Amino acid sequence: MTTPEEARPASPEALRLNRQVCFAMYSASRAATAVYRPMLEELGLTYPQYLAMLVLWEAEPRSVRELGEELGLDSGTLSPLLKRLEALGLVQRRRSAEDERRVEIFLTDAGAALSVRASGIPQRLADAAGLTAAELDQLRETLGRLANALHASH
Amino acid sequence: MTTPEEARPASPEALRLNRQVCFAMYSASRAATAVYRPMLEELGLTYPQYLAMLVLWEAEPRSVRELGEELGLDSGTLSPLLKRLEALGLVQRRRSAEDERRVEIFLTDAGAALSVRASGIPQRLADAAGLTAAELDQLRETLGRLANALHASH
DNA sequence: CACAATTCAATTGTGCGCAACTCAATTGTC
DNA sequence: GACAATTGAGTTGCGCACAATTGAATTGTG
Repeated sequence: MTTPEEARPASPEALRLNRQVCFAMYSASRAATAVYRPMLEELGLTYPQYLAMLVLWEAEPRSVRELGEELGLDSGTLSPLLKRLEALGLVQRRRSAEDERRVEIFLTDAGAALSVRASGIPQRLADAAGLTAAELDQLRETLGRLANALHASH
Repeated sequence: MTTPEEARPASPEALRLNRQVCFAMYSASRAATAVYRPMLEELGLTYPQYLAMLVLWEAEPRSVRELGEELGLDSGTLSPLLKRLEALGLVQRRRSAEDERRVEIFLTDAGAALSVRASGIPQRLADAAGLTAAELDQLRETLGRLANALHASH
């Protein structure tokens, strides 16, 4: 079924896990959300829910489509997520009067107020990151260019 | 319920989505797996399944625990994933004789052979990334340090 | 040896992500 | 104004991630 380990050629260098940038992103991203988790738990939010709230704290109301464009998520992900935020009393979903296809997402008072409690979180993450501000800036810039190139490639 | 947009203070700079490195990682990581998806579809694999195969192509057999350490995944994720790989005929799961708690994952001939078809994928990703080799190297190194620091922080 | 503590894999339950699809509302074209 | 095409949101189904739990096997300690 399988040949002895010594008898097979070694895995090509390109296929070595620790050489792959994509695994480094996948892994670091999960590590970051793991650090977020206990902080967000105090707010009753998951990381994707926190991201949606970040967008709404910048400007509201936003339609599901607009949220989707900001976050790169589709309605299949956002519809149930926003329903959960509504069940938490943080947002309100309302059909647009001008275009009845659209559903506008409004912050409730509780949802708007939550930004105060969330305001310390980014700094706590930056502290846990163990990188200099310059390194974080450069990382963000490189990741942004990478994401753009990857999106453009298909 | 909500005050008019103009009447509320602007979202603090720290809470702006596009300033957050974590969102850049989350976003770029999903963009990368989106580029992987059609390539891996030809192999019948998802991205996490591909990662598990990468580890096994380096050395096998590996226990579920060893795979979990390499990938940073627990048995709750790996057990069903490995069952799907077994259903695809790519691996075989077998209780260890020395330690009956352990389940050893062996490559089948088909699983070992698949590495040949997978060997071109990393280069295709690197091409789509639009970054220089030096930038990719540095990105991988920075992400590695970041993940280590984040893991250490809790 | 006894037996408490630990380890390992599996299972259950929840919440993404995303493809594929449905359905209603709107827009474009004649 | 008719009607085909498009758009926006929702649903279903599948595969992760991850917390929490279970149960069997092993290890450590007296």
